[in-house]
Order: sequence, then structure tokens, then C-alpha cells
Amino acid sequence: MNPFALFADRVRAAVTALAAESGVAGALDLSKIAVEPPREEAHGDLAVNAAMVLARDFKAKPRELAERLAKKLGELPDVKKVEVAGPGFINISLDPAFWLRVLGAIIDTGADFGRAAIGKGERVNVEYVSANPTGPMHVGHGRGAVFGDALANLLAFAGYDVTREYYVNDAGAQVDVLARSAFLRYREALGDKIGEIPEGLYPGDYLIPVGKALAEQHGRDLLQKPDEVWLPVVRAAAIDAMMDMIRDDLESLAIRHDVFFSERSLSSGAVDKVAATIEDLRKAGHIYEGRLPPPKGAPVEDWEDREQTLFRATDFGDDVDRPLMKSDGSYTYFAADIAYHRDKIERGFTTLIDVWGADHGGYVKRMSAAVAALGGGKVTLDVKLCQLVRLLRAGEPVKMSKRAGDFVTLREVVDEVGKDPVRFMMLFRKNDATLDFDLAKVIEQSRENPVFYVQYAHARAKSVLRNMAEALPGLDLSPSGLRSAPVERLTDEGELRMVKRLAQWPRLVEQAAAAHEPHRIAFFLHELASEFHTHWNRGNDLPYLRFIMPDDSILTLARAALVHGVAAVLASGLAILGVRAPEEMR
RNA sequence: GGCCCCGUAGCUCAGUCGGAUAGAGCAGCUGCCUUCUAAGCAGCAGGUCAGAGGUUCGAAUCCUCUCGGGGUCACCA
Repeated sequence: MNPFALFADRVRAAVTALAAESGVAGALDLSKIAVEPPREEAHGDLAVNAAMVLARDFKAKPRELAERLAKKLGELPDVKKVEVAGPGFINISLDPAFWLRVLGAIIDTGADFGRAAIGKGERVNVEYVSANPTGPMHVGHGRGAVFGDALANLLAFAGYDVTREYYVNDAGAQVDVLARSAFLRYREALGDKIGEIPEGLYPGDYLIPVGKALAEQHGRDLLQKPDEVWLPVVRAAAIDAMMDMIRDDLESLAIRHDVFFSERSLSSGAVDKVAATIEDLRKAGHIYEGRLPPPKGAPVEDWEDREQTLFRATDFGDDVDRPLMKSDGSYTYFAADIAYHRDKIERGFTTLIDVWGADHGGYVKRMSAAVAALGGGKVTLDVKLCQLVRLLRAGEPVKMSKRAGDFVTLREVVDEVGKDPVRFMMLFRKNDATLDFDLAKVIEQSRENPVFYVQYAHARAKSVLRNMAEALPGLDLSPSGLRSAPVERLTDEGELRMVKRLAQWPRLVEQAAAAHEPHRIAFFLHELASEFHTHWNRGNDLPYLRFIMPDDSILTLARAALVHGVAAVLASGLAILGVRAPEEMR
């Protein structure tokens, strides 16, 4: 049940009827009509902008049209009061009984309350993390990982058919560097003195076990072999080990991808998909051989003016055409990435979401251009950029860890503070805003810590239900028992505020999903938790507002239905965020 | 220099695909409180939404320009 969608339908019907009565000719654009919760509580429950939006079509002044429409809306079921206000808003107050029905809906649908259908089963591919398999994940990767995972959860909850995907950059120069770094550790494992790790190779300790494993498996065999022989072997082993480590790191955050897609597989299979993609685009006229102007501004030292294979990205909104081949004849990363996105499209996805670090922002236009060229307008790409994370401890920047090769690993942070604080805090901020992550604050059990605050609200709600069962053993707190609760006895403003908040949950899910913004879930939960805690505290001063009324089991049952609703929505939202909803906190 | 993101209260940030008098938490000030579960509560004060134009019934939101911060800039991934 989404009250706003329900009333939007009713309002549109009323407008249509009014148009017919008034003899308004032509089609009305009803899509502009919004039925929203008003910002001010004094403005009632629903704000309707129809009169302002359609005044022109009705050849009437907004306020005048509003009056006429208001009269009609006043006849709708569940409507208690209709007022025209401001420039032509129609404010509707609903019968509390209408809102209270939401509690029944929550009891009936359980964890599915708020589940939306806007996705209509559309196949969405969310590509996230995609960290190079050259070392452990750092905190910045973690943000993208958590964001992508929560977004995937959110879209699934909104009715999309979601695939979670990791693009493994196992081709190119960096994994060769990884292989050389691992080879050094291999020699080390065999007793060679390797001294300092040379500049340009990965110095991290995490390659030592890889070297040892190679030594155990191959003995001294690889030492004598030329590069062409040992490098692919060592590279494959190192990539496998790195991916195992990355998967472990992700597992510590409860992140599991459906697909790990290998970049190398694009051109190493029976058909070279990169070549095929370039061929396709060439046939479609999107590729040519030509020269690029040198970059403006900062001069490039080794600029080489040469003819190269270029993608006409400028035809699709990019600033410059983009090279597909390097000077040594191999494909650019971009060329492979086009082939990869083509592969996603061929697998039937119509919405592609890429989650990248903000440092890849310059890459968005060309990828969007490529998808536009590939998808023929039928496929949308949304690139979500995650800004940097600044790691702090009690306000002070955290020192880098030598062991990991000069950065703080995601694993270190998760091990120190736990999965839930990491996930929640990473989602308690818009993805495109920088994030301060304070290791000391996120484990604090205080109001200032939103993780604790929201989780505690859930635990408190569950605790109340347990205490109810204890205080009033005859109370039937089963779903059918709660369903029979006389919710009309919930008349306090704090109670009704929570009820209305709960009723907004389905709408919020739809909007957050449509906007690809999981942080809205986190903020909603924080507000709901805040209202719950506030109401709880009012019980200190006003004992008749307490949830448990030992002398009035019927009223207690009504309040149990409310507490159940709060707990259910908190649990549902936390599940989207991938954060535990604890039964108790001790 | 081009492009992208950001700029909202002293601080950290929300702000509903354009809505009404721009919100929350922290810090500050005033009073109260020690718990049905352990985060104390209520109130006050705090704003040129970086700035200037524009679009329209209406702009923090959309467009243009300026200022400030960050990112990025063929042949890395």
C-alpha cells in the first residue's frame, strides 16, 4: 500500500471528471500531478499541486481551479479535510483510520512490506568494486563495494532483476607488474636474497605467501625459464591468490557477486570479443583512423602524433574521440571495456550501472558514449561515482600501514570496528560527497553514532515486544493477534507520526530505487529511529504513553502493532543496507 | 587551459525527478531528568542556500557566467 500513489490515482480521476464537466478540450498531461507529503505537518497529510500545474489547460486561475478540485476531492473516501493554500496547493488531511491501516498491511506482508514493483522485472546489471587484483582492497574500494551492494539490494527490493558483477582487470600492464612482484617473492621463498623491492613493483607482504606457494608447486623450475614462460604461470597464480583475498575481504562485509567477469577472457577466447566489437562499431560508422590533437594545458612529454584507431565518442557527447589501440598494437583499456559493456548488453541487460571511484570521473563520458553507440538508445548506463573516504580516529587522520604497502586496508577497518558500522556509515552519505569515517565514533554507543542509534531502535522495539509478552502473558502477539488489535486507540500525535512515517516507506523505496540512491534508505531509518526514541522518552514524563500498559492489555496490543510495524520497517531497511537488525544489544 | 563533482546554520550533513515560512544532529544558551533497556529530555538562538543574471505561477533544485575547493586530462587500469 502506497498512500501517495493511491491518492495520485484518485486525484487524476477527479481531475479527469472535472475536465469533462468543465468542457476542457484536449488531452491533459496528468503526469505532472504530484501527490506528496507536505513539508509542514500543519499542511495536512497530502499536498496536491494539480491546480497549479493544470490551470492553463483549464483556462482558470490556480486558486480558483483548486477550489473546484478541492470540492471534488472532499468527496473521496478517507478524506477528513481539504484546504486550498498558498499559490494553489490543495492540502488534504486524511482520517487517521486510513493511516492506521498501514499497520495491518505490515503485519500481513511482513518483511515484504515496501517491496515495490517499479522494476517490472527489468534486468539490471550492477558492476561494482572491480578493484585491480593486485593487492588487498583499501577503504575507498570498500565504499564502492558497500554502495554497489546496497544499491543492488535496493533495486531487487524494488522489483528489478539484479545481477551483481565484478569486472576483473586481469589483463594489461598492472597484472604483469603483479606477476613480477610475485616472482621476486618466489625467488625469496627459494632462498634468494632479494633486498629492497625495486621501485615500480608491489612491495606488500601479501605476496610472500604467493611466492611460497609457487616455490612449493614449481620448485626451482621457473627460475631458468624465459619471461614468456614463467610470467603467465606466475601471473595466473598471483591473480587467483589476489582474487581469493579480495573475495575474503568482500565476504567480511557480506558482499557476494553473482558474476566475476574476466577482462582477459574477452580476447583470449575462441572469438576475440574486443576485435568483434571494434568491427561492429566500424561497420556502424563509429570508428575511423585519424589523428588526435595533443592535450591542451599541461604538455605531455612523450606526445607522439600518430594515426590511430579512434572511436567517434564526440558523436555521443564526449569532448574528444578516443583511441582503441595502443602504439604497440594492443587494445586500450577502453576498447576492452567497450567489449565488456557490449557483452553485458548481449546478455540481456537494459540498465547498466557502473560504480566507480571518483578518480575515474573523466572516463564517464566516453563510456556513456560507447553504450549509446552499442545500445541503440535501448540501453541506459548510469555511472555512480563514489568520492574518497577520509579515515580518522577521534578526529585525527589515520596513519598509513606499511604492511599493506602504504594504505589502510579495508580488512583492517572491518576487523577493528565490524561490518555493520562500516556499511552503515558508508551509506549514511551521498555517494558523490566525500566521507569522513571516524574509527572511534562509529563504535561509540551514543546518540551521535547513527549506526548504534538505528540498530538500538530496532533492539528496543523487539525488547518492548518481549517485555509485553512477559508483563501480559495472555496477550496474543502473533500476527493474527496483532491483526485484531484496536489500532484506532493509537491517538497520540507521536504514535500517529510514526504510523505516517511507516506509510511513507513504500514510496521512499520507489524513489530511492529510481534515483539509484541507497543513502535515502539510511536517512529514512535514522528519522524513524529518532521518532521512535523520542516517543519512548515521552513515556518518562507521561506514563500513559508507555507502550506497555499493565492495566490495559487491549491498548497494549494496539501499541504492540505499532511497535511491530516500526521494528519491521527498520529491519527491512537495514536488510537493504546489509546491516544487522539486532534483537537485543547488551 | 578543457571536462566532471562539490559549495546549504559556527561544525558535519539532509533537502522528495521545480513547491508553501530551507531541515536534522553536534557545538552554544536556558530549564528539567537519572529511565518499561543502556542513546538523557524540552525549549531558545543560529541562514544573502558561494555570488550575479536568466527560465516561470513558483528555484537550494533547471540554464548561463563568475568565485572558491577537489578530481581528472592520448598510447595506465
